[in-house]
Amino acid sequence: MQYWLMKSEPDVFGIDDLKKVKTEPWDGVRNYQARNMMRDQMKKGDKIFFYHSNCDVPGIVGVMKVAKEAYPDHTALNPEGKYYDSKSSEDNPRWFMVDVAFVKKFKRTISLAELKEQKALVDMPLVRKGNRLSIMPVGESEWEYILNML
DNA sequence: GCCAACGTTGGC
DNA sequence: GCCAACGTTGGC
Repeated sequence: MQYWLMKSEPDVFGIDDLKKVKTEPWDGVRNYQARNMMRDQMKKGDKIFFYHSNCDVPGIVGVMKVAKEAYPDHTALNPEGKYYDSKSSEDNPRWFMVDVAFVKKFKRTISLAELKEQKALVDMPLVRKGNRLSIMPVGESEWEYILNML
């Protein structure tokens, strides 16, 4: 079992949206590092922190899990869509996605500011300056530590 | 293969 | 809205 963190802008798709729909294809990832993690490492049942970015209080808001392992992100094939990539094709898909399922929403947001204060978490890419990775692995000890902050 | 220009992310 | 950090693109 591995642990992850995935970012999303709540204005676009937040934890409440996921709670409503239960499962959701995590489409639109257009970063190779993030793609590789989804395609090569994420396994069904892996747990994921849901992180809200670009909002009033950025931070971790809940937990989800991998419901379906990586498959081609078809939004790359739609010329009308905002995730279109002309270099991707049906035969040779460039981008992949996983399906995620809602697990729980925390009673409160564990804010980025709070996470940054934790000495135990200084090695997390999340709290490092300039980090732009939208999907990142979380160590088991970090996972437990963060849950204990609730 | 280098690197400048440009676009995007995301905190503040 | 600003801007730092970083990834991607494209000329050479």
